[in-house]
Amino acid sequence: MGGGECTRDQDRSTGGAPGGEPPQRPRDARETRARILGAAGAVFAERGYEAATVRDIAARAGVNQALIFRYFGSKKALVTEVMAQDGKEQLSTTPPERLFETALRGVLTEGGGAGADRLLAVYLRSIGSADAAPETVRALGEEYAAALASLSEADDSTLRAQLAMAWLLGIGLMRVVVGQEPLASAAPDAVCAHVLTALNRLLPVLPGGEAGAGDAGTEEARPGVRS
Amino acid sequence: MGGGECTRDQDRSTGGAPGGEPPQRPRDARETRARILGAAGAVFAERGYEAATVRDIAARAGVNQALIFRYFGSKKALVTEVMAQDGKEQLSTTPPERLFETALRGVLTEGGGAGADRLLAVYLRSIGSADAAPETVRALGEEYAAALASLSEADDSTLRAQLAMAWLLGIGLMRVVVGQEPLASAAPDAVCAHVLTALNRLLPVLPGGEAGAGDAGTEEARPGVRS
DNA sequence: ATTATCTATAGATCTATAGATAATGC
DNA sequence: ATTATCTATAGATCTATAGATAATGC
Repeated sequence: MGGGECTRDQDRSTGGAPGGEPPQRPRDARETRARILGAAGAVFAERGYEAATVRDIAARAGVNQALIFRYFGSKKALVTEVMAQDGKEQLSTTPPERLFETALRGVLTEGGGAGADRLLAVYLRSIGSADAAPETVRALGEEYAAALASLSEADDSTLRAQLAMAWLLGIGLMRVVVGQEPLASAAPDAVCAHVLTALNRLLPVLPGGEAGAGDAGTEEARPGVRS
Repeated sequence: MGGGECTRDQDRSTGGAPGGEPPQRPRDARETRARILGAAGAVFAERGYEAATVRDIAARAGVNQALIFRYFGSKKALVTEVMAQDGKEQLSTTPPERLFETALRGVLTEGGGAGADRLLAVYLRSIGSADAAPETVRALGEEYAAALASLSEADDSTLRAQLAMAWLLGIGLMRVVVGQEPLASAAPDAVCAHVLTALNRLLPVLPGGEAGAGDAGTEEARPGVRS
């Protein structure tokens, strides 16, 4: 039957100088909840929904595994909250006309691990998992597409917007998840320039649209906006 | 103390007319192996690497679950063989200049479930799984990109080719895995036209490149080659 | 006799829960 | 007294293997 073998749930700082940081934090439900949410975002982004275990998340948050269920109910509810939070943050803080390039640069710079790019990593690594809140994922994607589509007047503007977002996802897939070279370590500006130039025909309203006004230069694309 | 509870591994045709097809096939190692491989491709494509269980695969193949390990050694080896087989098939039967559009149309038409589009479904649904033969996945992707890049003379032709493939993957993701509307049920010709037109600036050698030779019409893109 | 197939189960997870313990607030 | 946290484990998988059984080929 089930073997109880909990060696350690939190490391309690047995590392460098003894007595460095207090391993016993004051009890605070709100902070614990926040710690779990933060750790969950990181672990889900690194490993994807299925491979990330609640024990991993608890260990990174420095809390007991049972607290995850106390505060969130289930693993699925946890990932749903992570994605919804990160998504709403980006959607509310970024104006539609900058949404695409901001998201693209988020994928390209990576590393930082802020809220927004983390969302995409979670999304990408969890997309194959049937349990990973597919409705949340779809709803979020539709909100992004709707924001982008609001910029265009073409009658198939939503389709165009979704195609642009599909490219974003695909680039993230190749770069972050698969790590395919040379794309994985290509200069963000170079990738951004290629993509915005090509998309100029699909969504002329995006920045970078004024690139080749007179001559449709395939080679000369300006290196995008430096963030 | 695992519970042995094998109810039924193969259905043995208890369905319509009694004695329809012989439930007891003649023993044939090669055919059994082939049946497993076919069933594995289908189940991996439907559910992805992690969610697909060897029992599912055995049930669909109509064989005992233990035979999978006898013939392939491990689940990982099985998915590796599925992907490698499907990939080599497409790479060897499709000339480089038709590779992109063929793959794109494969994603867009779906349903058929032939060898090539199945590969992409397996790829997409399994990409988040660390165990799902990441080396095979990467190697296969690099072969595709190399084939595409051989068409271009730009010094960053491989990067351009990978960006094009990234779009392909992203469209597959949105359409096949996420099922986002309106992209999921958009007409293949319309999607194909948008994509090939936009990519005209990135990889001018692709078909559809001659679209807007004089005027760069954003709206009028010819509906691609009908397969 | 050889080899394909099946039975039974080991062994290793993982999510989730019930109930005990210990820190807080009054 | 209340509430945050921890212990222990139920219950449900899943991959993989060892060894038994039954169909083939000589």
